[in-house]
Amino acid sequence: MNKTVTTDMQRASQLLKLLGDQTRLTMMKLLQSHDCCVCEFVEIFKMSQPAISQHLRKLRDIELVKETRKGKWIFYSINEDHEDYPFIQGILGHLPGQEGLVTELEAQGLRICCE
Amino acid sequence: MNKTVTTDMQRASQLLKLLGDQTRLTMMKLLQSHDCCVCEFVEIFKMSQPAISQHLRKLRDIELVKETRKGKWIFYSINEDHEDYPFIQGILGHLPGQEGLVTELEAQGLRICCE
DNA sequence: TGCGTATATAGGCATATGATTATATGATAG
DNA sequence: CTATCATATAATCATATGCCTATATACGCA
Repeated sequence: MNKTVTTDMQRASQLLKLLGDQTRLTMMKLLQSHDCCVCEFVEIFKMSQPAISQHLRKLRDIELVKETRKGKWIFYSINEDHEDYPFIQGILGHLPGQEGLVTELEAQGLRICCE
Repeated sequence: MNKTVTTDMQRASQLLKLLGDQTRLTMMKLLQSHDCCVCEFVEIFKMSQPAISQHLRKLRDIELVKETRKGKWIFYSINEDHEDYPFIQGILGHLPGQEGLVTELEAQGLRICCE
């Protein structure tokens, strides 16, 4: 009963802690509109590739995101099947869109396009 | 425009970081149903009084909670006027009620009643 | 096969966090 | 005014976090 609404406090606080980092939060919001690969994040956040990888790992460890290889790149996307996705979605819904970051990338010709 | 929905990313991630701690998250959820004083939190969380004070301070610093003195005690309550309260409320709404913690306190006769 | 590119992991370091104990503050009751 | 009780702050410490550089892995392609 009440399956849709309840998350236990420990899980919830762990999720919030992960989202409580500007880089990861922005990643999640961004992933809601486009899948991205690691090197795109590196450009967007002006951060070393290992730093990006480590943020993604944390998101992946609790299965908030999943990865898909496309050619040379690994694309990350939101795992909409996550048990707590409605919770996450509620949070992300209050945030301003981050599409501008991708637009900027495109302007610099750095957007990765496969196939 | 879009005043209701948008919180900037930095503020949002700071809020989420604060809520990304089980003690503080539980405090906030609890405060939605009852105001509490510091000594009640000490009992509920089985934690030292300074530890509780410091958590409350963090919540107070960004004005998520406010304090009111009642006799010897200082009661904390949610600041529903906070600009981001709708955001917070959305989050807390997904969490299981924590009234049980207060019920337990009452059972032990430790609930503070003023006036 | 072997090279280059994309990503992941390891190790190290500076800073942040959350707890504790000791002490200070501040209101109330006598 | 003083003693007491509730709460806040300070100092300290162990652990967690987030970044970097160096290195490993893994796939794609000549």
